[in-house]
Amino acid sequence: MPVTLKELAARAQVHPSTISRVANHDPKLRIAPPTRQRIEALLRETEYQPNGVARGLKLRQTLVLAVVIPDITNPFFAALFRGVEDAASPRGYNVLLCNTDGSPARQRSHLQSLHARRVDGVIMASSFLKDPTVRWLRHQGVPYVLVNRFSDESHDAFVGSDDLVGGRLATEHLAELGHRRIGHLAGKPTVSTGVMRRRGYLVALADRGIAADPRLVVESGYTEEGGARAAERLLALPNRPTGIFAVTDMTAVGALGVARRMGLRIPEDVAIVGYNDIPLATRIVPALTTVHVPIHDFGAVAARLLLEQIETGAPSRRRVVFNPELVVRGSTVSGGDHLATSPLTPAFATE
Amino acid sequence: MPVTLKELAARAQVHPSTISRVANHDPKLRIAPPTRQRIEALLRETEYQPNGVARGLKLRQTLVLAVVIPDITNPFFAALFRGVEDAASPRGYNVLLCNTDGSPARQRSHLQSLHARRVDGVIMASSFLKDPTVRWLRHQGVPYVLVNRFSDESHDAFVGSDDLVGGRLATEHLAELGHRRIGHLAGKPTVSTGVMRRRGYLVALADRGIAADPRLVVESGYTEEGGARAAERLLALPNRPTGIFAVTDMTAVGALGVARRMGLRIPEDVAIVGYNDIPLATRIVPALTTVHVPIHDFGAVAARLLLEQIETGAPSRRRVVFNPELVVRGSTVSGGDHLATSPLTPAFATE
DNA sequence: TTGCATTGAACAAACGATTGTCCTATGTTA
DNA sequence: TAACATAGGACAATCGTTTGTTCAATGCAA
Repeated sequence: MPVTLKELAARAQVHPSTISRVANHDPKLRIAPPTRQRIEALLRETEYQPNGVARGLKLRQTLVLAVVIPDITNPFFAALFRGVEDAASPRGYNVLLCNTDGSPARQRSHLQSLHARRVDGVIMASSFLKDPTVRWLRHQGVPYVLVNRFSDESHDAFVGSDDLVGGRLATEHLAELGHRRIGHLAGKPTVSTGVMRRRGYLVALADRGIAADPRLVVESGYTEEGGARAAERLLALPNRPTGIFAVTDMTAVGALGVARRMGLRIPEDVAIVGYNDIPLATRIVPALTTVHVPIHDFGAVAARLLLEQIETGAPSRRRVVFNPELVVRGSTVSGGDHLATSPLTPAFATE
Repeated sequence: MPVTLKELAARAQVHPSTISRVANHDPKLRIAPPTRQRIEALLRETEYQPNGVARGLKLRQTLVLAVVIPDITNPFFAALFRGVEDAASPRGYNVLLCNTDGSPARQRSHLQSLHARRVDGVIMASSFLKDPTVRWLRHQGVPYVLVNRFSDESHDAFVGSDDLVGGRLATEHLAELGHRRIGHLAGKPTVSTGVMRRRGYLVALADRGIAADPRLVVESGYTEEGGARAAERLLALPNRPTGIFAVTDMTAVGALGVARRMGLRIPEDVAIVGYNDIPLATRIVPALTTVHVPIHDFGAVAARLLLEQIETGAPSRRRVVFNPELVVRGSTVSGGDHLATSPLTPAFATE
């Protein structure tokens, strides 16, 4: 239905290639001024836009990126996606969004589909430590960047935060507040954020001379429901923890709800720390003490790394690691909610 | 880099068209069993996947849809998107996501880009009452469905809720609670949800014999910040309202924050009703009384309407309108938070 | 007037796949 | 044995662009 080069060529009485060259402002095109006028007028009149599919076939680039995440409904990934689009859109790229719900099978099928469509690159925020699909991407030569979670292949471009440091910050904060029994709603052992934050938690305990109690670490996954279930187990313990470090804000929110339903006061009876500092963290009551990371920048920087790879044509192994920062709010310090909207010092990146 | 038909043809000593037919399970293909075996083995061995771009060019379908929204960071649109993807993905479609931030210019440029890429259809959740880009889509023959907001063209497929009824439900609820001064944080006059919900608000007031006070209606837009600013004006009034109907949950959340900062108790000093029932509504304190609409279904149904258009090749004018339902929670009824997680009766659809 | 550079555009070959048509061996029937 | 149907694939056009190459006409210098 839309106008094609051939049709325009017929109307302008020239060859399609000539129209193409005019439309693309070919610098080394020699053309008679009247002819150029005629063609340019026609282009404007018809609002000609080259068929992106044909163009993609010929040029071998689709100007489409893809973002693969567990679930856009999670505010963390929504912010991440905005970062990607904000960086990619001005450069002429459109962005596909794929939700995996954490299922490796869905991830794999999405990636195959994306590759078949010849997307120019993939930003993956749902990778596992051992992840065949990451290897597959690499093997297929698809440009990609991992975000937030890294993978065992130390071969890939990555942007995220130092989760070990973040886990330590969160746990040390609780320790400094005097907590001795500190629980951890842990991520999965198959995911880098899970193992690193847990490791940070253990390191912090060791540093403070607090004996690690295995019963205080409960795997929660990354959803609110998971957080709620895990928190129930933790808080039902005979000698329950007085402080909890949750692997993400969403799990912290789940835990907070459970604590409230159990009639526990926060932070007096149980203090809770999250991770990521999603917008929701300051909207709940009490506001959530959490480890701040620049989510939007995760996406934006990932997009830039990806475009860099695409433009140079060479896979990159650059790692951009942001320093996480603790943000203290009412879920650990009573009356701390006045800090909820305090300005944050910007996190800074280390190459 | 990936294998092509031509390469496979060379390896199998047959013509590319033969491979294509085998790969596509052409039913009226006559082929010698040994040849078929050979080709099928090759296909499996190489994990051949046809180049989607070339396929798209030839077949004139890209198997890509696009969703155009103001901002994915808003939980309403995140849930909507999930609905779309959940319906489209099993049918082999991938989905592009475009954020407009409510800017007509960005909307226009996104749509042009999408059309140039020959997406198979567009789901638009950011349309205005008078919207040239909707007309343009129509004129270009691009299959599309409007979601949540309708447009003046009564020519287009639409799925959403009955905003007039919803606005009435919200306002009547406040009136029944005894409120006489009921404020409205209004949407924009350029957006259908804005005018319809405001109209519902006015109808409800009239029904109850409450005189409408123009000063009690303040335009807030649809963001949390807008809601906060508008609520500040409303609550600073000499004779401030005791009840507020906010055009969306996000603006209600903004208003709630402001009220709290002003030291007002909710719902005792001011009761607040939102619209949409986003997940956030039950996570804040007090939980938000709101008008429930099936957000995920909005997306899923829109996707189905769109695919229907694509498959039949004919534009549709079907309108699916869900009945909104009031959900009472703590922001209007003290102690109402126990209702926060109460099961909802399912909304039902009317053609 | 011949020879040679330029100009201004047309030609044509891709990019990969799909699909209607055509061709050549067989095998079958009369 | 001649005529013919059928099986098994090859051919070729097409989708809409891009881009290297070719080519005729014009201009200028010798």
